[in-house]
Amino acid sequence: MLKKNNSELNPNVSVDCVIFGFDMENLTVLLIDRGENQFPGSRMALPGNLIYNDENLDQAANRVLEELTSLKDIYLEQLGAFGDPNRISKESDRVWLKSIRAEPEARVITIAYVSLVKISDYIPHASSFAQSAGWASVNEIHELAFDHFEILTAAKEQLKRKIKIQPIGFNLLPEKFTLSQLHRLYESILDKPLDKRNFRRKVQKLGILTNLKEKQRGVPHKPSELYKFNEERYLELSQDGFDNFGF
Amino acid sequence: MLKKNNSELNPNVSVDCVIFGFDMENLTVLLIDRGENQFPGSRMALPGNLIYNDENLDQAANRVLEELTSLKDIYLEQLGAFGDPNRISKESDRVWLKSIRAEPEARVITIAYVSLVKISDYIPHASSFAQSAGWASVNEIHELAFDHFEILTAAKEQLKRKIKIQPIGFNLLPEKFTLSQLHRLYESILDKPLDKRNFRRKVQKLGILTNLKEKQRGVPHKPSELYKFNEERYLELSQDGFDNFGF
DNA sequence: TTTCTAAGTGTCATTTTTACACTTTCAAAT
DNA sequence: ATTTGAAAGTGTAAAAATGACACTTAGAAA
Repeated sequence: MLKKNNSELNPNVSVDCVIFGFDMENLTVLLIDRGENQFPGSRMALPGNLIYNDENLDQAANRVLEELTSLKDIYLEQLGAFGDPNRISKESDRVWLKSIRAEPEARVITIAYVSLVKISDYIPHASSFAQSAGWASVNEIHELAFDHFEILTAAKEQLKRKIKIQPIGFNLLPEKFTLSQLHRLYESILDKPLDKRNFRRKVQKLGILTNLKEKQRGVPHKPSELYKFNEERYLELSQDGFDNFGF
Repeated sequence: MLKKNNSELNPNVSVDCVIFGFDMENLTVLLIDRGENQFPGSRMALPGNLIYNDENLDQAANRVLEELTSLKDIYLEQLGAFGDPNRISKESDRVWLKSIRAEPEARVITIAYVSLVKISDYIPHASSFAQSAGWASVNEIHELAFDHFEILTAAKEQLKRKIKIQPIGFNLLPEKFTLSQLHRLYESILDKPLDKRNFRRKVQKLGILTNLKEKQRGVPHKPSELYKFNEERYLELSQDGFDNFGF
């Protein structure tokens, strides 16, 4: 009977992280670059790696994310498991795995995690096998390593569903933000235009916003009022959810 | 470089199935009984087992479900991964694993699947290590093997969320059903009373029901009209979802 | 024929949704 | 100083959806 050393890497299970950001124009996602010797289209990958046997999945996701991008203390939520036996079928991926894995041919199931962060709060620095790490507009991504494009697509869909029942959009904005920025964020996540006045009415009714009585400065048009969100009400809605943010 | 035989069992990854049914009174779930020599509270378990390296996760869930309960060709949807390193901490579970697994101490991550079935369409027959298989009311379950109670709880919550945006409830009812049965089903899933008239109005507006112009027979009260659901409209709503079934 | 049981039905007041266009404020350019 | 460009901000009316609420009906059994 084999007694495993439990701080070994588990060759069969990995985690991958879909970290969304918002650059005030577009929804973005954090990718690592595996370097020049990859095929151009699949150089980029979600940050991810094998788990250790003595850590739980959430811990693994946080560890791996920090190791590859230096981002730490981020709330990650599980998206699901991806485990097609052919997920490692691209030749470029197989070559790459040989260079970093002890068992490059092993069947790997990956557990995907999703998070939303304020771009300005975290500056990604690549390390480990990531040659660089940075934000890419999700709409401009058409290919990724392994099955990461499929994972990203699932993450986008989950985000669309969630934003209608939880106030998660706020995690992507800086402390102080304008209603127009929030509006643009919702439009880019839901990928459709939303009526300005109706959007504002709905958001205001959630009671989640505090008007800072402070204006934007230096913009070449009527300056916007700045808002922050009301933490108490935010937590309340995060837990209870709401049924009525359906556009 | 170890080349794995890919039709081997993977010692680190399992699937577990949460199969919901409805007995016209309560929401039920399909459990297997691991037999008398287990501690009473945790004799019962969700049907689940290790995956093979050459099957994908969906296939594995279907195979395992059929092997343990004889149910086949069921649409299973992934719930998520459960992988606490301590999920095998109950002594009774460890003892049991020694009797059925080649590597009983291995770290196992399980991928949970959920399905909704018409109880009348499937008659579970236990096999493999399941000594029996049958339906139990979800409200009467307070303990299960491993982390299966936690998985069941997550499945119930997902079901509550989903039933508001997809017409899934119909999968649990027989071909012909009454509006009262549908009403009771929704109440038992959402776990709260719903106004009869408002419920009927909403369901009718979905346009998913076809009145069969046929009445219940032999009931000691006014017989109900029977309905089936309109497959075309059902598929439409399954894909598109709806925002407005919020009670 | 009476009794029991669940089925089935409508309205009104309130809230929510949708569609839609003009005025305001600032910076920059002239 | 005035004009221009650009996004911010604001209200209303019609239509639809929601929530609360109580009595009549059809059949089986006694």
